[in-house]
Amino acid sequence: MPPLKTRIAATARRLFLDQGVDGVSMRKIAGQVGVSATAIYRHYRDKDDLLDEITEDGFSIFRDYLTRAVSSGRAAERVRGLARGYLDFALDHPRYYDFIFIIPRHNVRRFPDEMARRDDLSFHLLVEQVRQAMSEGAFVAGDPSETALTIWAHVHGLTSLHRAGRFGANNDTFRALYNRSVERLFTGIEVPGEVNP
Amino acid sequence: MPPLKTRIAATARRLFLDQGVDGVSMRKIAGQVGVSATAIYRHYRDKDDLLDEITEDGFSIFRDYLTRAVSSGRAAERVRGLARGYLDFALDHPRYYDFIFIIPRHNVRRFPDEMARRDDLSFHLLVEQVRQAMSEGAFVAGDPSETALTIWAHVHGLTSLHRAGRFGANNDTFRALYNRSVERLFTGIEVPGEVNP
DNA sequence: GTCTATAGGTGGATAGAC
DNA sequence: GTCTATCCACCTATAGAC
Repeated sequence: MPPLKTRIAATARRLFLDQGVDGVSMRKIAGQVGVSATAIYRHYRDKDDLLDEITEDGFSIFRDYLTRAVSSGRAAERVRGLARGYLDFALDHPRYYDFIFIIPRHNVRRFPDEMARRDDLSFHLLVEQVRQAMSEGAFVAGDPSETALTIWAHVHGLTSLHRAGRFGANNDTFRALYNRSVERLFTGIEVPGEVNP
Repeated sequence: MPPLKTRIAATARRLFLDQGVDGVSMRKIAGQVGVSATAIYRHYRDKDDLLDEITEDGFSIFRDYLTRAVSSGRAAERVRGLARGYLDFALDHPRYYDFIFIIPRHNVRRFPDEMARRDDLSFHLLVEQVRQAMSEGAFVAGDPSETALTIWAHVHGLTSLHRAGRFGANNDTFRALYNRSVERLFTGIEVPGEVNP
């Protein structure tokens, strides 16, 4: 039998994955572990302390998805890979996605300074691929973190609408829609105008 | 003194605007109106019935913003106007914005069929401007509702990130960022490639 | 470290008297 | 129509015994 703290954490995570963050309560955890609710407080200062672990799990999985997605090809292809990785994470781990990206949190990192820091691997990764794509001449020149923000906002907008049920329950249908929308972002929706004086 | 139902509705709305939807409870409303909590049930079937009114208020204000924003110029300009109107609504009425677009709701309209219906004025308005812009040759030809979705997802992504505190509290800074990002969506972020066989 | 007992709080909703 | 009295279902967290 693993230590109690481990069992508490595992039970909290299972409750979270089954029912979302609102389904996590000290009483439920205690009931399923088979101890009294107060016993948890010997191992965690309070509920936030417990949820922080879940948050870290989520970010860790998210980073894995992005890191894997960025492996190959030219910079522009790697950016497309990151967009796919973002979606894959959301479809494979919807509870974590909701918790990290939709449900309001305290202490969010702010654009651009706090997010461009080297230790925020996820956004930093995107910015660096965008910078690379710009220097290869594949992307329109500009501020890499602003263009990265545009991409991030776009994939976040699409994905959060999907999570809100706007596209029905079929993930494959949504994936195709998502990819087409990302391509439209890449190529633009407006026909380039005549050069007007 | 207005009828009790009117006072209940007004108090509920004020609580909602002050504290968000979580700040609305039957007890609080009753306390502020000066009646018992149970009295409310003579006028509203249950709490959802009350919140439906607030939802309707929000949509009504939202429609006003879009209708006003779409008035003038060529179709592409009107689409830009709609993007601005969306942002203006979110900045002027953040509680309604959160309630309508971020907090999960039941019975959302789905893309594309339910949303393209003539009576969903807001999305329909956008689709029609996009269709017009395409037929003027200003927008890249395609399915108008898909391009409209791309625009909607983009402005929603940016705005919901702002509402989550990702850009700090300064609305003017965000507005400038938002406009630049929308322009990048219009023109595309990728340099048009050589025509490859 | 874990327990019982308890404090102290939120909330929605109903029965039946007036 | 409105009240009081209640029921019910939750929740976080602490004190102090063992």
